[in-house]
Amino acid sequence: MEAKEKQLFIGQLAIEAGVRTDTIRYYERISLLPPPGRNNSGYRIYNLDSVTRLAFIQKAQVVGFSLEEIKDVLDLRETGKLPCDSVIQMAESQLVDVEKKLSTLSTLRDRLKMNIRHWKRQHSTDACAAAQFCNLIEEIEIPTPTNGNRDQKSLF
Amino acid sequence: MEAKEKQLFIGQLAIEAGVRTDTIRYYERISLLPPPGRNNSGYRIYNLDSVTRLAFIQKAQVVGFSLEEIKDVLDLRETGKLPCDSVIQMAESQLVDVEKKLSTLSTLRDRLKMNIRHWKRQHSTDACAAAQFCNLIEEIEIPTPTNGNRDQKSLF
DNA sequence: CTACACCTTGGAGTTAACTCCAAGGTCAAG
DNA sequence: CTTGACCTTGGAGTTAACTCCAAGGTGTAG
Repeated sequence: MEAKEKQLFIGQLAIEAGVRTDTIRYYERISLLPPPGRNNSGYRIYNLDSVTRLAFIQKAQVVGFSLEEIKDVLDLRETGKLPCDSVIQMAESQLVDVEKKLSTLSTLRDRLKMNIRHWKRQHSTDACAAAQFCNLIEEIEIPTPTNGNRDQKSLF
Repeated sequence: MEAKEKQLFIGQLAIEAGVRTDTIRYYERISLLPPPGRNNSGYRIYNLDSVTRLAFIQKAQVVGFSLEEIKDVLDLRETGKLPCDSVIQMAESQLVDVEKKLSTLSTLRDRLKMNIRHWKRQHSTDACAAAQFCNLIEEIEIPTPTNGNRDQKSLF
């Protein structure tokens, strides 16, 4: 009477995960997803873990990881035993970049909020908001280019 | 005795702005930069406004604009009179996305901070931090995929 | 006046991350 | 037993944003 492991074909997985089947096959090609099981006629068979993994990939992408980096992280976990120090270093360098993006974004948010409120109030005015919209972006503090060294691979 | 407008060749502009000359020429090709003046031998001549504009582009890129979107915004400002309502709409939809990214990133930051502190304290332990690093990402709340409608061009 | 580091052009190549295609096999409904 | 919605493959095409190249002109330091 236990809930049995739900089986999915690629199309169903794609729907669950909100991606295209081609994307799933592409991820498999680049080894971002492990080769799945097959039924007798060669159809790929997935389970809910695959949904989770695809969700993981999407999350990591949203916060700025490349697929390559995601693969590295996933591989690290799989083997579970590569240099801990470098993992910590990786995490720290990410923290720095995350903080920078955060500050850029929160400045942008504040200005957006203010300006939208302002524009809406004087909505009838014929002066266009476009110019102000540009100033808004212009005034953003840009964080020093992530890292002095342009050749070093940055994680974000 | 007034400070005279500083003139730059493309290589100097590239250094000022922290990009490559090829990038500048590329931006010109796609009309993201206006065609600059030339000296008698055909060399492009820029001034400090170009540095500003390149800085603008970089800032906009950092907060997630595509070059196409940046061009639109810049064009809007140039003409200064296209539909204000749509500018406001654009800004509002960006606000929503910015808020989402902010929340994703700030969750990530908090967890990174916590975990780094933790890892450093138990640095001598042989258990590797990699697994925890993955959990950290896995636990991030992912904002609903930006917009139900996947065909609609999202601004971020 | 000769190196040598700059500049010019059009066009081709690169990378990441998909996205599509053709030709064909599978399977459940009617 | 056919129709239509799935699935398979290898490979080619796409998009954004660069990045590089060859063949040649420019300009200034020694």
